[in-house]
Amino acid sequence: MTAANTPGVMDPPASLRERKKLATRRLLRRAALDLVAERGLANVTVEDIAATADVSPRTFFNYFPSKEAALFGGDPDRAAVLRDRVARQAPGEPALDAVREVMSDDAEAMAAELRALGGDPADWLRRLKVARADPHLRAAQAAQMAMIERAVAEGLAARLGADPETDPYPGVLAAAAVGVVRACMTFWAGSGGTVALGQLIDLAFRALGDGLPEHSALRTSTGTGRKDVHR
Amino acid sequence: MTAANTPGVMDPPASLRERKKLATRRLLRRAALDLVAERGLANVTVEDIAATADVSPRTFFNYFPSKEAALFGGDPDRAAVLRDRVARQAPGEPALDAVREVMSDDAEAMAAELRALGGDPADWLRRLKVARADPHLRAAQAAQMAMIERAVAEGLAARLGADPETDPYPGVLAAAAVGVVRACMTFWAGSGGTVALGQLIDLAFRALGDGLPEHSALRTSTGTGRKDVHR
DNA sequence: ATGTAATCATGCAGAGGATGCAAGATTTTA
DNA sequence: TAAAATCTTGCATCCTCTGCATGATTACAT
Repeated sequence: MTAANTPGVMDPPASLRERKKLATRRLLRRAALDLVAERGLANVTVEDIAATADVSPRTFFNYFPSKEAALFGGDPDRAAVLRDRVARQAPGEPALDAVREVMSDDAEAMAAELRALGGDPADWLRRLKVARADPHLRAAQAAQMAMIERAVAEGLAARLGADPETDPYPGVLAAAAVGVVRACMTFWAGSGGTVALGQLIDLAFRALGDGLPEHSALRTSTGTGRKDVHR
Repeated sequence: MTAANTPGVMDPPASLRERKKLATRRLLRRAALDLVAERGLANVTVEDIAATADVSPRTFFNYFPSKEAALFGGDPDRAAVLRDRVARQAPGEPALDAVREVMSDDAEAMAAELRALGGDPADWLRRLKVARADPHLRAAQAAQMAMIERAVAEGLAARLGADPETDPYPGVLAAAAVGVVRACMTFWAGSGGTVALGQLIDLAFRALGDGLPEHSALRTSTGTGRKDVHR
């Protein structure tokens, strides 16, 4: 897969205005991650984030609808892209495989976005590990994922030709898949980025497809221990 | 299973103070459900809810930490109970079965709590169906479920003797299971309570255990169509 | 190059969510 | 019945988030 058709990896915009917008967007996100990592979400105000990024507090809300969105939120139209990809990815293949491919790409795109912020990604992840226990943070991430889950559910419904109103299957499948991805990302962040996220997600989806075997489902597959997930 | 050891179904407290507290708690919850159902979450303030329940706005926050908690929040110690039950339920059985039993009971307890509010539960569910599309509401429910998912993950880790820091499996299993239950509850609420929630959850877990078959996993099992889920 | 249109940053005002504190009312207990 | 514990309430306060107007910046067409 080349960079041209890799979703989430966007080429630098030619326009000056677009470049500036992307710059302040990353400044704000970086500021938010930095401050939350060292103080915790509750002790960081939007005013703090804006001041660190050298913009007015009002401008912050021109870029993110909420404080939490600066931490977790991706592109505004991310949901629509996911829905369409889930609906059309690899027609003929099992739905679970299609979702796995799309979500795996999406997770990698997220990691790439983090990498684009400039500093050492592992550095943030290590510091965020402290704040990770905050229930409010967990709730915020879950809320963000709810949007994605809805998009995936709609995409699945379209793919399977099902009516979400009368058929619970698309919703159930989407919930399981997105939940698994989120758990993998949480584990990945908790490990400080020392595990291969894509590989972990693949293993988790294999476990899903195999019926969630009793324990050690994420260890076997290739070798003996769970080291096959670590780099 | 008798009422004595059925969690979530608590006997009426003897104390006058406890009875009053439970009464206003239900009054507040009912008021919140009523108002949100007819106006939408964005057009209902805490002041409105408090006024409808005939208490001061400040008192509302003595019962619920947030507006959304009045809609979805259960007992404050619900998470701890779930964690312990998941850890100890049916030792020897597969973890997925244990989670299914615990979550099924929990869902039924939630439905029972709704029934205890006094009016017709199907009535609220029918009206809530309109508000169900609100992204903010979905996010709030996901945030609530994040707490439960964490509790289930901890219970699973204890049950399987796994370390959540180095083993992603408990988190992944909990995310899939809780996500599936939430999807079932959403579908159940969307149907206006016209489907058997416990049966739907059982079917969904069977699909999980069978590896999420390609479509129609929630139809087969017993008969031909998906009618076996409807009452 | 210059004027015009589109877009963006900012300040201001304001509604609403949420918490801490203290005083008064109610229930429990001795 | 008095004291202790607990609950309700009002008040002050901080924070999140939105709408609106204004000036600044960028884009575009002539």
